[in-house]
Parts: sequence; structure tokens; C-alpha cells
Amino acid sequence: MEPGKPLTEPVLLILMSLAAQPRHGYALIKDIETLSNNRVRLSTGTLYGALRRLLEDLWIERFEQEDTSRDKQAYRLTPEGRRQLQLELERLKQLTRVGIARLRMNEA
Amino acid sequence: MEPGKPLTEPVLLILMSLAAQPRHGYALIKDIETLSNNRVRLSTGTLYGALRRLLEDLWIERFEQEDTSRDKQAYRLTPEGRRQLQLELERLKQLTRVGIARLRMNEA
DNA sequence: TCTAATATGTCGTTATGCGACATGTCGCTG
DNA sequence: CAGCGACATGTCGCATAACGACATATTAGA
Repeated sequence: MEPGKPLTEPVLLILMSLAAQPRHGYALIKDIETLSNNRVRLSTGTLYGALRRLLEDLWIERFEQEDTSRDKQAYRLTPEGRRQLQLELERLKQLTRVGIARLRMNEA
Repeated sequence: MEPGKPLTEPVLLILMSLAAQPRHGYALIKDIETLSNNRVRLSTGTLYGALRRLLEDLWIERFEQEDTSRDKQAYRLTPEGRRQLQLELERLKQLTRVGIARLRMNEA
């Protein structure tokens, strides 16, 4: 994940899901299904690969929540991860604004 | 480009550029530099690969503009291409809306 | 004349998504 | 208690795409 490069959809959705609260892998899949309006169901191959890279880049970190029985190994956004998510959302907002303007230029 | 899949940034920018008016390859690189606020300079490897796929999928088509001396071989959005661009921009709008809400949920 | 901008293309490397496969636990129901 | 579906985590291999490097040719201007 080099800096400045656009995030892939799976990575964006993972960051968005963790922005609300820490979660473990399976919970991410479920939450992303919801927040994408049932459009995206992450395969585990996609998920665990992306999580590994996000951990390496320190955008997320492991987070042990000892209580609540057996929900161990949750992931949590780092401040850096949160910052990157903010940047990406800004980029997307800008892009959609320009894109919609371009479409309207020539919809005759 | 299977249906429903998110567009990559290069492809999105190409469609956005052609939404305003038909252009040839080199003009696309220049225009995309502008519309992305000098953030994105497409390499020709990226550009001509993407154009080939867009032609195959009939999202764009070759468009001969005979006058204006030697600006041949321009590309133009097809109605299908325009539709796909609209869908993608809707998707991005939805995504940013949810993402910004998620960020605000937990910015303490 | 030679140089920069215009213009179009290919190739190899690298990164990533994603389906398939593998494994194990937990709680419920017949 | 057997079996099943949901929960949970992971690996592997294939296909796709971005992207820098390389290759070429034309045109306008200094």
C-alpha cells in the first residue's frame, strides 16, 4: 500500500467497518455486507490478505478484548489508518463531484 | 470488466474525461492530469491497456473526426459506457456517504 | 538542426482480488 | 447423540490490471 495510491474497495470497506468499532475477521465480512447494502460479500482470501497488509502498514492493529467470552483477536484502526481513511474519502468525494459535473456537461 | 465490479481509478478517469467530449489517447492523459488536480498522470501502459478493454466491452468506440487537421483516432463514450459511468458515480457517492458517517461515529 | 511536445504502442514485473480448499468450534434440533 | 448450519480463520493458485521501461514516429519551434 504505497502512499497516495487509491485504496481498493475491499480495503476501503474494511477501514470503514473498523472506523465504527473494533471487529474480528468474520464480523468484518458480516458488517461489510450490511454497510454495502448486500452488494459486497468479501471472500476470506480477500479478507485475510488485506488484513495482513494493513497490519504490516500499521493502519490497523490487533486488539485483545478479554471479556465477552471468546471474541478474541479483534482488529482496530490506528490513528494512521483513520487518517488514511479520511484522505481516501476526501479523494472519492472530489472525484464524484467532478464526475457528476462532467456527465451533466453532455447529457443531451 | 465484469458487470457490477468496481471500476479502477484509471478506467473511471478515462470515462469521466470522455463524458465531456471525444478525445484521443494523448489528450486523455493531459485532461486526466487536469481533472484529477495534477494527482494522476496515466502511463501509456495503463492507458492503452485500459482503452483496449473498454473497446472490447463496447463502453467506448473509435470516432473519426475528419476535420481539424491531424487529430484522428479519437475515442467516444457509447451509451453503455455512459450508463456504467453513472452507475459507478452513484456507487461512489453512496460509499462516501456511509464512510463519512462511520468516521463521525467514533472521532472522539 | 536538434529538441521538446505530441502521439501510440508493447513487455515484464508486481500487486491484488477471489474462488476453492482446508480445518475446527459452537449451539441447536431431530 | 448425531448431524448441521453458522461462526471463525487461514492458504493456494489463477487471472487481471497497473505501471515503469522501452520503442518509434511526427511536428513545431528555437
